[in-house]
Parts: sequence; structure tokens; C-alpha cells
Amino acid sequence: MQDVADRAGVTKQTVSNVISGRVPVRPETAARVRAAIDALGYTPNLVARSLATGSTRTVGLLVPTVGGAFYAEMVEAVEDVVEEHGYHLLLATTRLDGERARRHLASLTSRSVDALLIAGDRDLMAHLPLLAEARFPVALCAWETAVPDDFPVVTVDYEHAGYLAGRHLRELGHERVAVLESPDHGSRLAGFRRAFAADGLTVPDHAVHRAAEPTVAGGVDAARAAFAADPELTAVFATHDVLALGALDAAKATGRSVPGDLSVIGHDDNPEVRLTRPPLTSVALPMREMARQAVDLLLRAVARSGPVVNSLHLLRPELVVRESTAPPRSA
Amino acid sequence: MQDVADRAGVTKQTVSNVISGRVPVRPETAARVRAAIDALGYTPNLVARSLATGSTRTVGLLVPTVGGAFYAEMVEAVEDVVEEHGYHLLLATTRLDGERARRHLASLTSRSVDALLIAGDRDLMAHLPLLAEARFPVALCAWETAVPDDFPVVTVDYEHAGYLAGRHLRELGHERVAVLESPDHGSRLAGFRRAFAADGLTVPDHAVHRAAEPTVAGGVDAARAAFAADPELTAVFATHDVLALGALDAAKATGRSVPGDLSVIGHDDNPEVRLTRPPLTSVALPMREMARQAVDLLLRAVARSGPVVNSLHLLRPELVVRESTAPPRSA
DNA sequence: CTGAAAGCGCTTACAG
DNA sequence: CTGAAAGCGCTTACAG
Repeated sequence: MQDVADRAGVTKQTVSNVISGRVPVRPETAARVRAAIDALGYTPNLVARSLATGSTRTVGLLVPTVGGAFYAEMVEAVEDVVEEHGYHLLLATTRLDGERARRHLASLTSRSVDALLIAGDRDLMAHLPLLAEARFPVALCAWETAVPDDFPVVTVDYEHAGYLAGRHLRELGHERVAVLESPDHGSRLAGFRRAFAADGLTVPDHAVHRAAEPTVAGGVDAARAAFAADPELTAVFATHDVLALGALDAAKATGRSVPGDLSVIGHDDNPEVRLTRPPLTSVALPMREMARQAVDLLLRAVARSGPVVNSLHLLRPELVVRESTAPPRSA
Repeated sequence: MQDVADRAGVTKQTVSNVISGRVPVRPETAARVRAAIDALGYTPNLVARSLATGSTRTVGLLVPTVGGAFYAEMVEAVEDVVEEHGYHLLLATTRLDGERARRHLASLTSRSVDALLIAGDRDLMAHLPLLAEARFPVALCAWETAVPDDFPVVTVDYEHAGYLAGRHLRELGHERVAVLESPDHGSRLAGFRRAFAADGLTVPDHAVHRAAEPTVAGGVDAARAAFAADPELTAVFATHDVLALGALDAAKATGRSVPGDLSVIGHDDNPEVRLTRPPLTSVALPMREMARQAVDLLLRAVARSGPVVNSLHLLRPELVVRESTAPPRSA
């Protein structure tokens, strides 16, 4: 920078002013400075700037994993918003490993980020207190269970998501249904039940089948269990798309046509569910909007260097009707 | 830091020495300093340290996308290695958008990272010269086509991958085969052909079917074209697992049993291919080792603050035989 | 509109 | 082993 200043015949403060544009500089001077910058191939040292301004222009994102359509899309959505604001993305994954999460949280404390967005869930709960004295704003997103109240949270109204699925099946006329549930998806189930309760129907516990693991195979097993428990059921709600994929397989294997004999509805609207046969009806989560609101919340706090406003944003999911749901045969 | 020094009755240089451990400090003094650190909840300012040392302890990773098992795994592998060395991960994605790639590259130039790893391919080629004057080491990985020679490259021996697929089919006795090809997978095809050539056989151009897009649907179409071109073929090599998935679907739709009537072999060994029926034989790429070698290369250069050694690492892929390949009926 | 000064919070030689 | 000084490369008031 000093070199640039020398070559342009000004002081480095003037160079700084030209670059930042915060203080007006006489056009000729500015032009001379710019010429010198180009000639020398000067690029400002961001670290020095950070030290002087106290801002790293980086936001940290902590996610459980980056594998899987859900978090992959979140990472990209966050990157987009962050980039719009001229920020960089520091990424860390927990892999559902508490110790790993703790390490990351601890290392982020040392002011290397201006703000931190944490997506994930229960495995992080235990370590959140670490952040109590963080010097930067923290927000949580995509949190489903046990939503903490000491940080702002931007998440999906999962209960409503379940309700949408239930209402859709009800509107089609289904009465005997089963739920394929992933662990920690209790609010989706609750919403689903609410839709049936609104019509005076109940979804009994023995119609809820928990998948051993959130995989296609897990979905197949859960679906088979559901068929065995009630051979007459006409529809299945999977709290996770991947389980719905399993349900599709299981239906085929047991000679049930979808949606003729059995309607199947998923949750999350992963990209791949458009490719199944038939394409899967699912509940879409507003990932991009979630990322946007969370990052905006954070960066607004950074901008006025105040605390984040502690709020709970509940984004409404949306039903995407495709071809895996239809009225039951009996209707 | 000054506060810590005051409370411990020493100067901040001593505090610095205690923290870094580079200069021996008398035990009692060190203990006093540590007590003061705890009492004050002091955490060092990494930005200031970076300015003083010239190192940000961050490596940048530029990938086309984070969606898709291949790059997702790469991101996690790189994160692991980087973390082992006490570094952070700055992530940027290009989304196959050249302009976006250029922006990222330009912004990374300003010394916010100690090193940069670029995964990807042709869409980045045009912007690589931007990095010529980068003050930090740069390495490329997972590069398949038009490998540049002015940067170190750690990648897979894709030609060998194709060869492994071809040799496997040859060893099973297949002669009439087809290739389902994704764009830019020429070296995989070349290797595949080499395996057949070794036995005096050729894989003619009309047995190579290019998929319009790297999706299951694209694979289905390409496979149908292959069946139409040669109804007698006994095996199919897909240069991309997702195309192999399509081939599986197309086989089922046309009444071909796998591997009885048709052997199918994929490439990349994405996690989901273990779940297909039958489980897919594929060629596994050593992602973690690739990430490790690339990051090691980079961080060694950082450590001795010299240039990276300009080399080409070609990692050997590995054949994973599952149940989608078998000898042809005729054999 | 431009220049001289101080400071961001560390680390790195260099004396004692 | 510990202390006083200079410097990393910027930015931010503050005079001129």
C-alpha cells in the first residue's frame, strides 16, 4: 500500500480513501492512485483490514453433514446470501459427533467469524452454552426438536408440514393410514394427527412405524411392518422422503400399485423424489428463504454491532402434489 | 491480552510466550498467567495473530457444488484433513458458473487463505491464470480433462478406472458390450477400450452412447439406445453411477434380468449404489486419500513458505465387485 | 480534499 | 527466563 502511495505521489491514507470510497477524493488523484494499483498489482491485505475494522467479513456455518440433499442445499443457499453481502463462508461439520462440534464451537469463539449460523439439532444442544460469551451474533436454523430460547431461531414449522400432509390425505378421502417415522420427527407426526383429528379421526399409535434408520432400506422395513399391521391401509405418510422411497419399493414388492392401491406422501421434497415412479408427493421446505432470513438476521446485527434480536421465525412449508397420491379405491 | 498480563503481573510478551509455548516460561509464572486467562475468559484474537504471523490458518476449497455424493464426500474429507492440521475451511462453490468462479478466485487472492484447493474441471480452466500471482500455494484435485501443468494436481487415474471396469467385464467373458458415457469422461472410455484391446477386441463408436444429462433419466435413455443398437449385448459400463442406475431401470423395463441377462458396472461408487437391487458393481475413487494428499502438499508448502512442488499425483481407483455383474449367459 | 498520528492485538527478534 | 520496542498493513478520527 505504501508502494502504491509513493508511486501515485500521495499518502497511504489517500489510497485507503480511494479504495473504500468513503471519503471523496479528487478525480485526478483517484485516477493516479488507481493507475498505481494496477501497475503494481496491488491487492489490499484483508487481514490487516480486519484487524483495523474488527470485521472479518466471514460467517461461520456449522452443519451436521454436507452429504444429503437437505444440508447440501442449505450450504449453497447460505453461501449465496452470504456472498451477496460480500461475505465469505467458513464451513464446519459436526458429523453428529458432539466432541467434534465442541471443538469447532470453541475454535470459532476466537473472533474468526463475524457471525455464526448453526443448523442441526440435538447433538449440539449440550455445547450451546459455550457460545454464551461469543462476541459475535449466533443464530440457529432448521432446528426441529427442543428449540432453545436463548438464541434466535429460523426454522420450519414442522408441525404445520405434518398437518399439510395429513390434510392432503384427508381431502383425498383417506381414513386408514400409517405413518413411517424417523426419530426426532415428533412434531411432523403431531401435525399429521391434528389434520385427522379435525375430522374426528385418530391416527393410533399402532399405525405409526418408526424406521430403524433414515435410509431406503429402513423405509422398506417400516412400510412392510405397516402393511402387516393393517393390510387395508390406503395411504402412508413418511416423515422423511428417503423413507417414502422405501415405501414405494415395498409397495411394488407387495403388489400394491401407487397411487391406485396406496397413496404415498413424503417430507422434505428432496430433488430425487421428482425422479421416482410415480413422482412423489411431498412437503417442500423453504430452504433458501430459511437461509436468507437467518443470514439477514445475523448480518443486520453485525451491521449495527448490536445483539441479534431474539426471535423465532417459523417458515411455512408447502405441499407439492405429484403423482403418488390419489383418492382411495373405496372412495 | 494486556489485561491478562496486568493481572498476572507480567508483560504481554510473556503471556504470548505462555500461549504459544515457543519460549520456555518459569512454571510459577506460567501458572499465574494461565489463572489470569481463565479468570478473564481471555481468548486470543486470531486476526491479530494472523496479521503478525502472516498466516490465517485457513485453507480455501473451491468446488463446483456441494450437492451430490462425490463432492460432498470431498468436502468432508478435506475438512477432516485440514482440521487435523489445525486449519479452518473456507468453502466456495462455482455452480459451474464461470463468472461466479472468477469472483471467488479474485476475492481469495487477497490473502484470506493460506492455501487453496480447487476441485472441478473445465469451467475453471479459463480463470486459472488469475491465480498465477497468488501469494499462497494452489493445488488442483479431481481434475479429469485437460489437466493443467502449471499447478500441482492430485487426481484419480481415470483411464485406469475405465480399464478396471473393462478388464472386469473381460474376465467375466463379455464381448458385446456398450458404454453409457457422460460428457468429459473420455479417459474412462479410453481405459475401458484398452482392456478390450488387450484381448484383441474393440469397442466400436456405435457401442458408445452419450447421455444427454448425468441423471437417472439420462441413463435410462442412453441404455435404451444401447439396447436398440445391439439387442444382443451382455454388459454395460456406465462412466457415472447415476447412469448405471438408469441402466438398471431400463433393463427392468425391457425385461432383462441383472446380472443374468445383462451385467451393469458403474463408476464412482456413490454410497447409494449399495442400495440398488442388485447392488451395483462400480469403480471406487479414493476420495479421502485424494483430499489428504492434496491438503498435505499444500500445507507442506505453507510450512516452509516455499512454492508447492509441481507434481501430478495419480491415485489408483479400485474395483468394487457387487452383484450386478456376472458371466454372460452364453459363456 | 489531503496529510500526520495513533491504534487494532498480536508476534518476533533483541536486550537484559 | 523476562521486559522494552518495533512492526504486521490497514482504518479511523483529527488537523490543515
